[in-house]
Amino acid sequence: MIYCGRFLTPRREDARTQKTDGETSRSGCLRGSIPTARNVMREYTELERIRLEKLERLRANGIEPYPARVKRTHTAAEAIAQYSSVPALSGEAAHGSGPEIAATVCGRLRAVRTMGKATFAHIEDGTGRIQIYMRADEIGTDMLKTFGRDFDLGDFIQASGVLFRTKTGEITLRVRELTMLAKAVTPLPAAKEEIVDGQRVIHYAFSDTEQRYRQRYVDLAVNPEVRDEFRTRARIISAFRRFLDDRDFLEVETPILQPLYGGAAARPFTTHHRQLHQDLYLRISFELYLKRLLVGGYERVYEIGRDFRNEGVSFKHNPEFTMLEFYWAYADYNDVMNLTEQMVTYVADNVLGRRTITYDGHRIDLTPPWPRMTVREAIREHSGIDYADHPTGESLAAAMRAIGHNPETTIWGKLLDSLLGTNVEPKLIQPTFLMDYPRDISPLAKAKPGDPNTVERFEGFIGGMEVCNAFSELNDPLDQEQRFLEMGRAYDANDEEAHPMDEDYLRAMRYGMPPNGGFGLGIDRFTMLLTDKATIREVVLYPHLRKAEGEA
RNA sequence: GGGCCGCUAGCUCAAUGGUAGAGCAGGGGCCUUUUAAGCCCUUGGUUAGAGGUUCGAGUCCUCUGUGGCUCACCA
Repeated sequence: MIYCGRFLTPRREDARTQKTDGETSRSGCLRGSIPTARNVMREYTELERIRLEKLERLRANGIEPYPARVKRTHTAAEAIAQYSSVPALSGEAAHGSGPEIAATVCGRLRAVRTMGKATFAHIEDGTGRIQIYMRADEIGTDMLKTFGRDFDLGDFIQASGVLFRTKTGEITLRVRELTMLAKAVTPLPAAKEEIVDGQRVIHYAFSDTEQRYRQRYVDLAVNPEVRDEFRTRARIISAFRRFLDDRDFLEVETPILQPLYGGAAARPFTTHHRQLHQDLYLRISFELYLKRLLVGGYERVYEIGRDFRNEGVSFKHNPEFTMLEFYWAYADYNDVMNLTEQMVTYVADNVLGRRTITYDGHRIDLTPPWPRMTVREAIREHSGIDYADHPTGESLAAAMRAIGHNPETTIWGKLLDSLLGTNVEPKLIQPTFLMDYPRDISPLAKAKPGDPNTVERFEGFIGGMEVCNAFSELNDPLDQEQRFLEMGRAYDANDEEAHPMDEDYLRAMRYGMPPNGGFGLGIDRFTMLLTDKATIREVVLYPHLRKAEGEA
């Protein structure tokens, strides 16, 4: 199999020539270079060559395999719906009678059952499948022969005719005219399916994980349930948007290319602007840009978009992921917690129509209120360590070693994160808010009144995953500057996770920032929960993969 | 980076160290209400690659490649 890319010539003679010249396809694809139409040749498989012959035969018979015009009158669903109002007749003479409803449907040919001088087939469009029926005495012997010989599973076709009900009761299009819309050169993986007791049973499914992600279009084409999952994802995003819009939050867009990254503890991707001779970072969060807008006078802003973090990949980490953040003036983290409960149940109600979900075998109830406990209590409960007894990194590391951890750092905040991640997070299956985080790991959150070492921050956990993170935002410019300095000292000078000093952000805050509550939620992880997917790759259309064989 | 598992026909999968197979897809036939249509015939393989052990390797060993899971890393 050659992965070099696009073809230059569809002629089978040429394809054969290429094959004997074994070097052509490989050497045309220079290692380290991006393939272009110039340096790439294509090698066809035997199945593809057979289809290319059919394509040429169609052309030779005056049938354009890629016509420019389409004339659809009904989707599959519309055709079926319209004919459903025609009462089903019973008795031997029933099938074939009834009113004539003309329809032209388009779609991909998914199943063919040839019976000599008649053929049944199913075509599938974006709304579903519809059966078509062709008789030699109606569309002509030649056309039926052409269909049988030169049309293949996977081709897009257009069928015009009248609707009727077969003797088994299936609404079917009796075809008078058949048009090729787009010949498929490469066969789709052969998957068959049947309905048994209302359940779809799939035979010979296309199931190789890597191929499914790498060629998502094939995955989508042959696995309709995958199409459904991404529709669900879209509905989740639109429900979040609707919820916030309805509450007067303004949707905004902030820079993805940033001269300075911030708002989270993560390594960034670096890029470069050629003309300006300027290094730029892909954003790791929207936070600092969104809060600047509160200085500008907007009271409620939100953004849904992509963050990029140059970290490891795992079942819950993709290098780029979709984040929702909002900032709400004159609110604090208690208000945000309440709004979070409302928002999550709103999305569940609107997308699923229920508030209980099943995730990884667990039955999870999203109905508010969710239990709220402090981070200190949670860590004490799940690890036996009270971090108040261990004010230094050395002391905390020692306590963690005593319970089986093997910490590689003595940075107190990192240790605490690790403790949370391994001992607490996996246990939080039912929705839970952990609140009141140590100031050390929360440089952008406001301290709790009367407790300068603790900040008003919470994270929401569902299904053992951190789903959201929020706080009463720090709006004291002098305190903020101090926090940046502390972070700079706490981390190694070369540690890219340390928050860089963002002078412009401090300047903005010095102009006056209203007190506000901020919030961030990982859309991908939330979608995993609502669709019961064990890995983020199932809810990202094109997840990051290692480079494929043969690619540079 | 470590550990575990995998890589056999286009797809899904078989094959005690002893002739590389099946279903579907593909090709050729038959069949005018089928629906995983059916029936007959049939093409298709450097078993990821290289080396080794053996009379004999898909199978055992080594190395390489590649992917998945997992640990580490990572809000």
